[in-house]
Amino acid sequence: MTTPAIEKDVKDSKQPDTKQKLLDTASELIWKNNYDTVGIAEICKNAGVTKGAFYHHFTSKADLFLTVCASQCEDVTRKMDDMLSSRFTPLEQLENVMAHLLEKQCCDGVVEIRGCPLFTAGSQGSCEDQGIRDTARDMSTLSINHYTRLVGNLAAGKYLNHIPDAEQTGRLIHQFIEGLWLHGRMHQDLEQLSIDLREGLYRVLDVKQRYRVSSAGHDTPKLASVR
Amino acid sequence: MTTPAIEKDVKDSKQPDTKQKLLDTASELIWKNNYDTVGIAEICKNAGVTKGAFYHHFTSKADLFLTVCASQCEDVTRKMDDMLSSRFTPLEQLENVMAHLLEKQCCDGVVEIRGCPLFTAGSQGSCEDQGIRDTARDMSTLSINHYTRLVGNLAAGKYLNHIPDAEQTGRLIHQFIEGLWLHGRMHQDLEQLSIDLREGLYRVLDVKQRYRVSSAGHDTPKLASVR
DNA sequence: TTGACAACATACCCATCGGTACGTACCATA
DNA sequence: TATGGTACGTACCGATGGGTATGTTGTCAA
Repeated sequence: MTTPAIEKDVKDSKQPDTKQKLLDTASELIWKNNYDTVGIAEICKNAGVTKGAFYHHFTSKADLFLTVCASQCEDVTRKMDDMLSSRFTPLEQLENVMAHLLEKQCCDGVVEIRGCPLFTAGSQGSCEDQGIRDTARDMSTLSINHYTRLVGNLAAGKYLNHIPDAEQTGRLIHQFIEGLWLHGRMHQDLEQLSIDLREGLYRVLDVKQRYRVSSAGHDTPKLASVR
Repeated sequence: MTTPAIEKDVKDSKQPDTKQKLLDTASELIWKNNYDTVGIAEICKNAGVTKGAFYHHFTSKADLFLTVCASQCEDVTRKMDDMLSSRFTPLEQLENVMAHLLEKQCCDGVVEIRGCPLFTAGSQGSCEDQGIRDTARDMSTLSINHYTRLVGNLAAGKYLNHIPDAEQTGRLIHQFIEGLWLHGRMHQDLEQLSIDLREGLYRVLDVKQRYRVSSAGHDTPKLASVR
């Protein structure tokens, strides 16, 4: 384990450079738009590479998308595991999720509501490719599972008025958030998005009144710092 | 004003025939998919006309879409005015809306969850064309206005636990329904869609418990017949 | 009868799409 | 030094997109 360390460094800095850049760029672009509208040429141009490089690393556009999705799933699951860990109270977990959802909506200082950070894949439902649609469905299911966990934690902590069907509630949350982001992307009003997110979640979850926090004022309540 | 009556009949039966067929077909196709994915050739083929006919009646694809949207807006507004009229109690109005939302999701006997009957335009947000996006935004605003009216009626009738911000609540309903339909289109489970719709609306609206109806059993509760 | 115009149909244009063929620079190993 | 594989770059392909140019037909007023 003396030279391999260096060899690995060389590998990390050379081989995955282009591929990773393509993945990042694709993720960014597909996030803001969707699978259909984003073209390979556009991805390559933004990544600063050519088509030859692209098709050296990926067999097709679908291959790229699936790779991006897999990576996204890992990231989100890791992030969620962290945010929903027992280190936090269920209420803090809820705040974590809200903060994370709003976190990445400003880039370069300017407000720009892009895709939902936790699986924007729903917008890909219109795609013709069956494989893409299947993956999008799987991602939405995964997303719902995460939300379901949060619901379970909140219910166990007696933060909710009624004992909910956790899975259904998780589904409702997922649906609401997807619709919220769809709306947010159209109207580009981060403050309203923030307020609606909090209010909507409170209502769908039916959080007890005394645990609710007014949304006025603190747009991105960084109650707990997750990193 | 003697012959004009006949002349108008002739006009109605001849002139708008092709144009109307194009509008109907486009509405149907865009409903199931979206502005970007549906092509003019596809629309023409399904309508049984040629491109020449298309560009005789419409100046561009965007022109067609805008015309379809205008027509949709009129239809929905008329329908909503009917469903939310004082002939019905607010609770019946809510049932009307739910029933209408679910009504058109089965065609030819087979279940097929398509676009949201009340403005599926949200899915068009990814489009590049500024005019299209503006129209989609206007439609979502109109949709929210309708829901806001419903919220106001329910609040006035003391059916809700808390006096809500009607406009915000209308917005939350719109967002939830859009997300619900996005999810429904992916999973094609009408029964779950129906259950989630009812439960979600109850929660977002915060309907008093005694006015809630179990969703088990009656999928499309035709409480009031609107026609 | 004739001109004019609406209502189409046919053929075509060009840009873009995802994808491929092929050439090349670079490196490691034999 | 020769060889082979990796990692690209360049040029191109067929299909499809929205859109256009031009021909044809029917109708109706003059």
